[in-house]
Amino acid sequence: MEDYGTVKLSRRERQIMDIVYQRGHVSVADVLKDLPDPPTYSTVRALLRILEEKGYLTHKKDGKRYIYRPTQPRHLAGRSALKQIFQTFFDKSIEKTVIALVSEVDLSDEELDRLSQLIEQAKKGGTSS
Amino acid sequence: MEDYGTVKLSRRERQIMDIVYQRGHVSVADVLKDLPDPPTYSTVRALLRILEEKGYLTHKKDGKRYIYRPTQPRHLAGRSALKQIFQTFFDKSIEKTVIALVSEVDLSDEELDRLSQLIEQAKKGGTSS
DNA sequence: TCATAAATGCTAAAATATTAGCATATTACG
DNA sequence: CGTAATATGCTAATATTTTAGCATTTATGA
Repeated sequence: MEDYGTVKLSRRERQIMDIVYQRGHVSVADVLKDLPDPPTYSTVRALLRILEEKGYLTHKKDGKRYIYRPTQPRHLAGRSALKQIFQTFFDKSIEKTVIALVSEVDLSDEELDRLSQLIEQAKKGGTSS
Repeated sequence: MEDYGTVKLSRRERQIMDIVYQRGHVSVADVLKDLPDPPTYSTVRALLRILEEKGYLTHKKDGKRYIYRPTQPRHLAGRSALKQIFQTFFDKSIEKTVIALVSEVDLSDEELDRLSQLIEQAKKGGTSS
């Protein structure tokens, strides 16, 4: 599956994919609720259909509605989105990216401890140097 | 300045903004080199002009060429891009995001040490809990 | 069952984005 | 100088995206 962040998808299509990944799965009404400058119901349906044609979504029936889900698992899509950001804005530096992340919110001591543990684990398990 | 990740910008416009942030500043030829499925020179010029009209870029002359730069500083654009990712794919969890980041590349012990220090500093300096 | 509400299927119009091309300006250099 | 090479300015054609609207289907419950 192609990275949807930068290539292939139009503005509305991307907005919709973001909503789908945020919610996990969506109905037409859900998307309509979350879209900025929301268009009509018809429009959203058309876009979801197109995204399915392109292979980014699947749907199944739930009663009389369709429920749409991403075809690519969230964590994979997240990874490639993250990679994109980190290459574009942070000189491919994990450190710079983490700095930006932790300065984004105030973390509790507990959260910081868990992060430390995380890094310790990486030290043990890592394959490099 | 509006977040350019999800709203307002078309596919090509976003691709170009990514290139601008990666390179810091660009000529038309630079953009042309980096664009996937590159269009013509004319096209790139038009898009850069439009991005400038919309307020995302400025240009100045360098000899006979124009050099374009983003109006919003890179670190700010990066922060909001990161925020977007982290909300969309990682349940607004810094931890999950950092996990994804460190699993993206193999970090050296040295880098891991620096990250540990980073977190220690956050522990001392943080305002929460 | 049958009427109603709420969904989808489809098609084509409207709006926007993308592109090409010709005219003009600017630099470099013999 | 003056000519070639390499830029930009502008405008209009083309392609794609986005949208609306009408026809049809499906579930629901009186």
